[in-house]
Amino acid sequence: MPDERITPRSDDFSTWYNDVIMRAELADYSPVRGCMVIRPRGYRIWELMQGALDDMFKETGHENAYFPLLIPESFLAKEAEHVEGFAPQTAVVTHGGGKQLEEPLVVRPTSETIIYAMLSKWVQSYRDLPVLLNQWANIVRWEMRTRLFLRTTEFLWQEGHTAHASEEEAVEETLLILGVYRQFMEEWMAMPPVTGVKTESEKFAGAVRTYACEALMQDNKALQAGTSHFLGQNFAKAFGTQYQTAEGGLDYVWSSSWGVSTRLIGGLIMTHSDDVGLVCPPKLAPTQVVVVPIFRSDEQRQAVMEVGRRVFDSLRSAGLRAAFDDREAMKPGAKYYEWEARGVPVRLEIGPRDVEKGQAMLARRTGGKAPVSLEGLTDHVATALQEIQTVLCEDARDRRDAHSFRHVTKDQLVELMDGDGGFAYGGYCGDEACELAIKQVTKATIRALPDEEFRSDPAPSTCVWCGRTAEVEAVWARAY
RNA sequence: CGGGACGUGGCGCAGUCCGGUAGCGCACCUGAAUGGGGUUCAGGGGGUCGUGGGUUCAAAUCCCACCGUCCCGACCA
Repeated sequence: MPDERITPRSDDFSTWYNDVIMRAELADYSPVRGCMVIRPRGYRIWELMQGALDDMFKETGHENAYFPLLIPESFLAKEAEHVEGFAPQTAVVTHGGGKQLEEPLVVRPTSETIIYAMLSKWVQSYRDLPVLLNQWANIVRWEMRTRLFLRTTEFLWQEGHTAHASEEEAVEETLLILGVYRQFMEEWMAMPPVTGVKTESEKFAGAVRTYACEALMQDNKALQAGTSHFLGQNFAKAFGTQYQTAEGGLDYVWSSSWGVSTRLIGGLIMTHSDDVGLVCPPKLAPTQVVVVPIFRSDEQRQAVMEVGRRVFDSLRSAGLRAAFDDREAMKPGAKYYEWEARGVPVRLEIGPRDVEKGQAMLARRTGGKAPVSLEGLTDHVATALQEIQTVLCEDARDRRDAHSFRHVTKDQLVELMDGDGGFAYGGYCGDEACELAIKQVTKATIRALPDEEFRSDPAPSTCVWCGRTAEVEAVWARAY
């Protein structure tokens, strides 16, 4: 009886992770290796994420557009770092209409190239700027090893692409979106991330600087959950995206690009779920509350079903995503397990005794069960949902903080990464040799942002690895 | 591409060492009873034992080759 939450055993985290997905019926592997089928329950979570993010993007002035899936191979090659980074992992179309194509087409691994080819045409004057675009799309990256939601050959994402008249404005945009992502992860996903700047070797191929949100999963590994790139004028120069300034001169646009993907669903699972199955934050739960009627005799059946149906209707009218489990061939206990595996935050049990007393039993996915009055029931449910959302976020934040270590020494860093893992904070000289050495043990490095809540105080003065004077503070972690 | 494990009804597995009629659990179908945390009983359907070759009277089992999957690395969101 899961009155208390069970923390996944860390000895077999990937098996547990796959099991949660399968039991909650979120996704499955397709016959094509590395490709994922997102099932309706999983896709609904994505739709809810899309809805929330889209609202946030629109509030900040962005508009949706769509660019083609197929990109001429030569486009990719126009930006040197970009092609170096992405060419090895593209799928290429060589034939069309039964004939070999004159120029192969790559299936987009990201859309910067095709978008800048178009912006060159659309942007003439500083009056055309800024351009603030977002695209919801699927992309393909030929990865060596895949895992459901975390890394699949094809995946769904949103990619924002903006062009500005000044460097400051483009940087401001990059940071604005990083903040939007952070807010979304905290408020909707109940997954508080750490934000920072990626190192040279980990930044986006073609960017000047990559900012990232890293969240700590229940196995104490970090997951890169969202990235926002300051692209400088790299793509503008590669594609000749120029505009006439107010002063009459000619300049290249400054740009940013940013994205989050269906990987977020993987993060959601690894942040909250337990051995019973999925735990879904109420704001992103496809079903927020399920009503389970319980009865023995036929008279009981009628009364209970009637009340259950009425409760269900009132929940729906109140705008909650509710379900009424009136399957008669299934015993209540079996239903509980099923809805728990699916991550439904609140369950209302209604039996003859409850009908008599004018109440229902309200069980929380996070543990605990208590009677609530049918009077004002939707308010009770709404309150419970809010509390669950809050508790999940606080738990996740507490876990992150409990596994965050400041002012680590070299030995502590190595020990931490060999052992339980977590976020390690310390000084960093920025030297390439140090970065390479640290990457051997940590796999994820970001320079903490100045406003980072875990920032050491005072700032570290020496590099954790080499002991020389430190330039910045960094966060290290084992990562996915 | 390196290191490890595995391949047997839809799913999960036993059987392989020591060759002898293809098994179990879950799921599914039929019927009845049951119903406040995974119901019970009775009956039933469903398998080229990854593929090919070899040894043998006889191969899921032994030998060889190949294919595929998963996990750990290298690649990456």
